[in-house]
Amino acid sequence: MPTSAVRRPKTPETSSDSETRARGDHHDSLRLWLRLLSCSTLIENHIRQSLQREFATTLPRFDLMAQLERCPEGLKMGELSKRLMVTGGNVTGITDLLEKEGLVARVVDPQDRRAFRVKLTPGGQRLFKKMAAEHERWVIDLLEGLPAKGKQQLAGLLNDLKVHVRRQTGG
Amino acid sequence: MPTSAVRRPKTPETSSDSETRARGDHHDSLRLWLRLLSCSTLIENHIRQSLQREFATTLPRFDLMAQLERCPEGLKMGELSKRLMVTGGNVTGITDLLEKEGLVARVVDPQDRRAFRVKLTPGGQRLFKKMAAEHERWVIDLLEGLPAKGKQQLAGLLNDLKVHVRRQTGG
DNA sequence: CCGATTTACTTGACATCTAAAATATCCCCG
DNA sequence: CGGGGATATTTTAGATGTCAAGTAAATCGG
Repeated sequence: MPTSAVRRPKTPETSSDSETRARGDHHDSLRLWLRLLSCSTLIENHIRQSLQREFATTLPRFDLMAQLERCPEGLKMGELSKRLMVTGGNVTGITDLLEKEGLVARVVDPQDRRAFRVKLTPGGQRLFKKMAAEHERWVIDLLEGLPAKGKQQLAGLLNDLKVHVRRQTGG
Repeated sequence: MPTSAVRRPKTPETSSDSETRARGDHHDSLRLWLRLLSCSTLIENHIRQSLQREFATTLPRFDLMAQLERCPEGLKMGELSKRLMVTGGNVTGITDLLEKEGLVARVVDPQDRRAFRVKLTPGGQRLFKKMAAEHERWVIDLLEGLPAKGKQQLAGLLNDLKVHVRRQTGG
């Protein structure tokens, strides 16, 4: 970092009175959000179709199982709701279906009779392992060909964004 | 660009046989997707709640109207489906509701009696203008405080990603 | 001109999702 | 102990989403 010299940017900020800078920044924010949403929707649709085609299942079911796989001791409904960023009622419905299919089980929590601990059944674990491997491949293949540096940069910036938005919305 | 000297990176790539590099890149891809989805969901939920609170409406309705506002001559159902990246049946349902509320109108296409041209009604235009201004403010406020340079960089990288994914999935 | 195919949209069955109200249990404080 | 608020989950109503099948009009090939 320079210790004494006056900063003389080599590329002067073109016409940067505070108003145009603000307007530009505002425009950037909106564009950023729209692009983020586009990318997310495109990838999500691709993965959803793959899950449907290969495993006759859906993204929310997969996501719920993915959370459980990382917590062999099980997760409470509310914890799932927070992690999946969906409402509790929604978690109830998906859990019901997965339970009917024998992939997860509700285990009563002896400490708190209001709560359950939702766990993957052995069958659920087996199935999830297969799906997760395929899922990873779909994502890798989809992003194949993008420069590795760009991906790392993007992941870093998205992390900043996530932290910022969580703070901003009280997460 | 160096013309003769052997490149001696100051920060050597740590343990970069092709296998670990590939694994790292794969890990990057998955992480990238998960972060992208997180950010998208966080922001989407925030905007959805704001729309509900301030205008008693929903994101899909807003999105559909936003597409129409940019096309005063109207859009066909199929065109809306493509732009919103949802199925045709879905567009039918949302259009039905907006039509019932008097915000959009189906106009028969004289060239093609199978097709409609969906347009904003004057009332729809008026309402949308108000909602769009608020919507923009929500996004701006949400991203306020992030470095402008980061936003621009992020928007650029997301554009690359969008183009790449569209190509990859045949868009 | 006519049958086959394609295109534009709707419908129906069902899965996701939200917001809000209802239930049931926990926990604290008097 | 016993009420009252907080917490964990479900339920309900309604909107959004997919997929697959259905309808109707356009288009193509003979």
